[in-house]
Amino acid sequence: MHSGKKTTHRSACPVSLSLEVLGDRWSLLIVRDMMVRAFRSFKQFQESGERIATNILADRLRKLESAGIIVAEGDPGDGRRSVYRLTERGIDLAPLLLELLIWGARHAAEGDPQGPCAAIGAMVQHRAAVLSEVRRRWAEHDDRPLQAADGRWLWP
Amino acid sequence: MHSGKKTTHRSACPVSLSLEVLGDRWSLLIVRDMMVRAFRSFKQFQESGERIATNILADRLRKLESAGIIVAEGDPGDGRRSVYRLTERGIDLAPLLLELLIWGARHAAEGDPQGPCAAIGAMVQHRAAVLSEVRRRWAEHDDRPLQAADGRWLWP
DNA sequence: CCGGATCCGTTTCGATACTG
DNA sequence: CAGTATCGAAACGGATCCGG
Repeated sequence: MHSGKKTTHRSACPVSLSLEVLGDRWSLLIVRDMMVRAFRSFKQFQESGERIATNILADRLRKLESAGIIVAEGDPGDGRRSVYRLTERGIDLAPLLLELLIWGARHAAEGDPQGPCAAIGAMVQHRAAVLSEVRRRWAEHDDRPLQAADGRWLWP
Repeated sequence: MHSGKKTTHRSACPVSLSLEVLGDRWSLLIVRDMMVRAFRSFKQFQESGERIATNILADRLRKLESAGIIVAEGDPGDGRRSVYRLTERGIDLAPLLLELLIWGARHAAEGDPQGPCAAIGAMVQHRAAVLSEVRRRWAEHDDRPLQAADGRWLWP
């Protein structure tokens, strides 16, 4: 160090990864469930995926909202509030999620040497198509999940 | 649920995000510093970036190694120093890191409305070029950082 | 000096119970 | 059903200590 600079915050722009919001175990999982499985309610997040505690879930939803990634709207017609939706900033996480998914599928082939998911090839090939499909559904408020009930991808 | 399946583990393959390794605040930061800034030693990680505690750093390095993302080699010629390197699995994280970087640069434009980083446009346009450059350097054991000393990207 | 390991106070997480 | 309150457990951060 050639100066006594304190560097109270983190480094400047160029290599910042903005993990203060996403660098935890649950946030990206929530975003994924909203994007891919069209989850909208507190209970859906709570039951699906991997048993997140309710207080942590509430905290993450709050943090994601204050980060501008999701919005919480009151459900019209049902006073008991809860409809969470992705903002444009949240939808912009789609490429990141897709890459994370591809990486995990490629390298977590434990006990399945010939292909962990069998859909990974399609995902890699159709990156752009998948992302534009996600965007289209989001723009049209299409609330159908991208994933079928049996757990297989509907993507091309 | 049409069956009483317990789902003891997490869901099956299709939407798994493998955040058990990467879903924390430091791991991706370490990988980024190895990939972009060509960091190799314990001390480099410790001093640069955002003051990670030594015990946490040691723990993350161990976990990244046991996840097959990095390897720790003893420095030949200097017994006391160990050298960390990305494996192929670690280099495969490059697309993910790039997307994370792009997202952060695009949406963390706090107080800089006209362009947070000014290099983001180039990054988006040259995704493929950046990734192939990273791969080329890794294959040739090129240990120069991708980032210049003044903090600006060297990427095309 | 460098790469850790260990101890300790503080923060966060996770499970469950509880409330509007 | 959507959260909040509580409490033990785990993770974190800082400092110090140790082997090479």
